[in-house]
Amino acid sequence: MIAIMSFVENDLFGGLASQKRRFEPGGYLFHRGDPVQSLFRVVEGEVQLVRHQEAGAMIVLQRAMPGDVVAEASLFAASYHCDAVTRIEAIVEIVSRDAFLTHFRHAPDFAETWAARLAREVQVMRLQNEILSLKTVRERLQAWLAWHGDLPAKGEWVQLARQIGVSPEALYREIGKQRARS
Amino acid sequence: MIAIMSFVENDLFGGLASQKRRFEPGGYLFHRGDPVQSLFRVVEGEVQLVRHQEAGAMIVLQRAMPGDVVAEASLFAASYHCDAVTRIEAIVEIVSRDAFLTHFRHAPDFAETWAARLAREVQVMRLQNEILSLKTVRERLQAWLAWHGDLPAKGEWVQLARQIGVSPEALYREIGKQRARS
DNA sequence: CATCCAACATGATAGCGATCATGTCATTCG
DNA sequence: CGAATGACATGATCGCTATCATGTTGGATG
Repeated sequence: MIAIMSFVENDLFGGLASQKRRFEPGGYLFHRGDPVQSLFRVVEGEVQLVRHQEAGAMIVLQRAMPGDVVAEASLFAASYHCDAVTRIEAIVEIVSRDAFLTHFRHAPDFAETWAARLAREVQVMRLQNEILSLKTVRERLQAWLAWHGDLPAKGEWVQLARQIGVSPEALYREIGKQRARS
Repeated sequence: MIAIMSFVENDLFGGLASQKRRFEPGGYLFHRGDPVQSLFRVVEGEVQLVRHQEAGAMIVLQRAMPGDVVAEASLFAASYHCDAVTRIEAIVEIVSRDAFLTHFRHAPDFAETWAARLAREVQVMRLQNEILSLKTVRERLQAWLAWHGDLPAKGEWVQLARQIGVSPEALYREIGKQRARS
């Protein structure tokens, strides 16, 4: 059981019929090449979108956390371009792709909400990108602060470190240095 | 004059009336706090979305290149959350926000195309993010190849290096090493 | 053909952060 | 209340990449 209850909005799919399904660690939501018939959203746990390569190597394309939709772009594709696998036990909400598209085309409000959601996601990703393009911990922390305003409460620094792609130790040191400066 | 003609699709705005405007280096498309009345797309040059901070520091939120829409998320906001400034001379296509939204709500095809575009952008950004989260040049190049398949033609390696957040020299070395291995 | 320029290529050095180690502190739990 | 746990904190070492330097190559140009 996860102590922190995640706040996952319920009306994301505009009241469309949906079912929930539980996946064991290592379970597949879909495989590369499968025809796209459903749209998935993570309710609990984590789903990774991965692409395997010949040499056994693989890359992660998305880490979908609670509330995230898995592979939004697949909505407009005939088949999947990668695999979706659960690293840990996960609960996933599933809606029909056809039902979704029909609703999208007949309910402008819903279409607008969906587009706004995507646009916000793009925005967040772009910021994340720019932060990760910076070289030093100092620059990355500074950039993060420029957008978010203040340091999060203690207890969330580890997550912040992971988010800006830095080891917790490096982040502690940087915070310590800035404290010393002021 | 830029030698490489950029292929910028014309129907992105679904045939809506638009005007083109030229901005000098350092010119502002809009400022933080301005009411959102237009939607911008870069035709030539580069537009940066930036956020200034008290200490004179600033972060770049987006580098819009030819073909890119500037601040898609602003469509659904009342006012801008950051500044848009041209680093070099730029030509920008401008459409009315109201006209765009009206068209979006009355033409499902257009809405779907727009959503698909956003979804693809999210997909690309996520990949970019995962690549930048990797630590070594080797891993980053490997991840890039896993998605794109092959190395680009010579002459584009510098851009690849910039894209994966690595110095050109480091990329040359890594490519050289892989050549040696095979 | 001589010149020029950008990209490719590689060596040497130095800086920065990952990692490991060690310790403190606050909170939780038996 | 003592033990256990996870986050905060900081020191030491090492590896990787940025940077600077120095060539080399190939295509464009007059």
